[in-house]
Amino acid sequence: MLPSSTVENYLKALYQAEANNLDKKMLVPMGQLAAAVRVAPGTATTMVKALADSGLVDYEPYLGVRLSPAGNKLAALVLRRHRLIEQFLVEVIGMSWTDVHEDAEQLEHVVSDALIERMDAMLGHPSVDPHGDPIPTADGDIESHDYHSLLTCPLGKRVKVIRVADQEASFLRFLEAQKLKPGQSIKVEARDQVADCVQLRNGDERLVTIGTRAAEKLLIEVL
Amino acid sequence: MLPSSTVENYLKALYQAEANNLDKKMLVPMGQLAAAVRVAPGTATTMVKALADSGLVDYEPYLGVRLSPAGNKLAALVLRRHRLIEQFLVEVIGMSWTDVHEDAEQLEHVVSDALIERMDAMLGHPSVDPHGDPIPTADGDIESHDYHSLLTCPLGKRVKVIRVADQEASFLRFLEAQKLKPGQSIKVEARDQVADCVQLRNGDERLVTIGTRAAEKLLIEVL
DNA sequence: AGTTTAATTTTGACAACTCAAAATATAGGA
DNA sequence: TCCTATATTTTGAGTTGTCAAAATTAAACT
Repeated sequence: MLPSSTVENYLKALYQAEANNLDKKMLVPMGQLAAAVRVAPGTATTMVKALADSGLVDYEPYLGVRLSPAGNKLAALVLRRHRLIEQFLVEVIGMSWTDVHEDAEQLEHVVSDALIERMDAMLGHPSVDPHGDPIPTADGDIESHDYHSLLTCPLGKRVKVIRVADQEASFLRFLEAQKLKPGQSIKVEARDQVADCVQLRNGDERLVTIGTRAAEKLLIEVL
Repeated sequence: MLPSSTVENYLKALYQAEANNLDKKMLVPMGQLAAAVRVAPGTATTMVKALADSGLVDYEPYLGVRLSPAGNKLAALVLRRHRLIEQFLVEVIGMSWTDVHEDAEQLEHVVSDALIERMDAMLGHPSVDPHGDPIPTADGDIESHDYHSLLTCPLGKRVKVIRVADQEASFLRFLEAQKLKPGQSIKVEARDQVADCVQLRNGDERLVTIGTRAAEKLLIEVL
């Protein structure tokens, strides 16, 4: 019984929710999962019980869910397909990195192993996708660095944008226009807690101000 | 309401069944449709009634079904996606033309218009796929030649394989091994009604014998 | 501790597809 | 024409995934 697209989406959402919770081994609350897969709360409960019966998740009623080792591996493979496809759509097909997510979202559930490995080879076994998200191996292993975000990095130092933790096209287009996309070398000039924003010099040394919610999504490496 | 994969598959099966029936405007019997989509007869009846309600087919109880103009266009677009994908998998990804069908079968239901048009452009707007099947335009128009098959073409004349009307991998691999794939220049030496087979010189001038069922699937052009 | 609030689970229902098997219609042969 | 074989349709039921709204539980706040 290979997992349906639906199951794959639940597992993927769980994987990503767990990745955000710095505290590993933490349970993901039902409501959060339901929101992530865009489904009514009761629907998520029903599905999670089925996933638990299949051994893909550990479910603690009223507390939340967590991927089992089996579920974790499956989720990593879905993510592998998703990210390789994104990289492929950008590098081979020539689509914009800002638009590639939706297509990958569909394709990830139907590409065969043969096809995905062929893409991987064509791309030279890339380690990250166009947003800087790491690509799991075919065994489901993933290399996870701990990056600073624009909220936690040192002020005044040159840093490089490594990864964008958001897939929304309009946000990505904003980053592109403001010269803040992955690879760009930038600098944080100031943070203002009260004004809830961050001031920085973009890749063109131009001054740009963005809110903290947005700044949090830009992961960087100090140069 | 964009059509589900299921609906697309029914329409595609109908399209191909109608294409085989030389007599245009002929009804496709339920049993044939059910077999094509690999479903119990009753299931096809139910589905066809729904398709008729959506105006995609004309349904005559006990007699059969036929695509409506709307259904025909939709089916042609599914076929367009399928065939462009096959061509892409062979030309860009480097997969074998013998293996490409299964992947295309899945991908055809999920690729976006933007992606398919990008592929089309990359491929230089091809008119046929790797099996020689014609690729409908984005408007759903299709160019249909009337080819001879190895059963109807003149004996002893040089002919070129143009198209293979079968997608089964093992058959395609056989053609490849016997130098009978599209593009190959061959010659029919003799036909034997009683023995139910056809003798021919393949692309290497070697003598090859195939059954009439197989010969019928090889469409050719007299040189 | 007692009570309001928020999250979660249950319940009953529905939509899309599917099947097996019973009922029915059509077509072909005596 | 009648009867039988074959194809088609109906019927009753199951699966997967979904929702809205009621019932319940846990959390939070006096």
